[in-house]
Amino acid sequence: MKIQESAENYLETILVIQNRKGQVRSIDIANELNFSKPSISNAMKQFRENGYIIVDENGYITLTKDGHEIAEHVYERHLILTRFLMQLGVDEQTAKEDACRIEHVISKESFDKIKDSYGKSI
Amino acid sequence: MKIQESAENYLETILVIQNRKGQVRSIDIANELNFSKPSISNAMKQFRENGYIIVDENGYITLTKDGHEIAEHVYERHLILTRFLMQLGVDEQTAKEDACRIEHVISKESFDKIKDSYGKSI
DNA sequence: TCTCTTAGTTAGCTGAAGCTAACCTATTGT
DNA sequence: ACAATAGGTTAGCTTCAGCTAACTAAGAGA
Repeated sequence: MKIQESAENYLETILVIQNRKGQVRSIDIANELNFSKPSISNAMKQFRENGYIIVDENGYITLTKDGHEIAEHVYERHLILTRFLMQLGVDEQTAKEDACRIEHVISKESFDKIKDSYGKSI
Repeated sequence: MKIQESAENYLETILVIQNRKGQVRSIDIANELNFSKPSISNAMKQFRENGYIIVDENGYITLTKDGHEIAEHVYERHLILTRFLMQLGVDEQTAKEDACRIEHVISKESFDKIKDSYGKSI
């Protein structure tokens, strides 16, 4: 399975909800992202089949090692890009939204340079 | 017509080719972007119908005022984002590629702040 | 108990953005 | 003159990522 941009977002969202409330179901993801239940259901089916998540008999979702790796990777980018934009004076909400879109399209090289520059200018 | 991300890219490319060789046909855009002729043909049809370009009897393409406005807007973002990334130490090729993807998803606010920060740190 | 609500799934649709195959037309070269 | 090439178009396919409608199953409350 090639991880698409949308899939990265789903995995990241699972991680975020997990951290926030300790447990994650499909419906939580749907609410978080304002997507329909079937959209999430389809995505979770893919994730299950490709070993990115495990779903227990009550519908609670856990990231596997592979899933967690991707989720953390995306989440780190999200955080750093958000902070970076805020440091330039962008308001938090906009920074978060932009970070969420940029995190999927930026190269490792550019991200690393941004990360470096952020560290240096604190 | 709502301008999609891909349409922004096409308009920008028309502007770039125009500046570089003084004239633009569909085939030039196809070669520049490595897309098929029909993909460009379809896009140009849309642009014609929506008043973003004019095509003469020989197939030469000119941006209308509306088309030019969008193209310049995107191109400016492209340039500034490229320079910005290069200033952080990203190599030119990667900077250009990333800029091309980021230019379509970044908000005006974030872009303006990046533009400001670039000016200040020269 | 019986009904309502909640969560999830399945089937099938839509629109965006690319593609190939096949075609037309005009120009060019032998 | 005629074949080849170049540029453009049309038709129809594919994948991605969302959607609605309609269903099932489980649990909660009157």
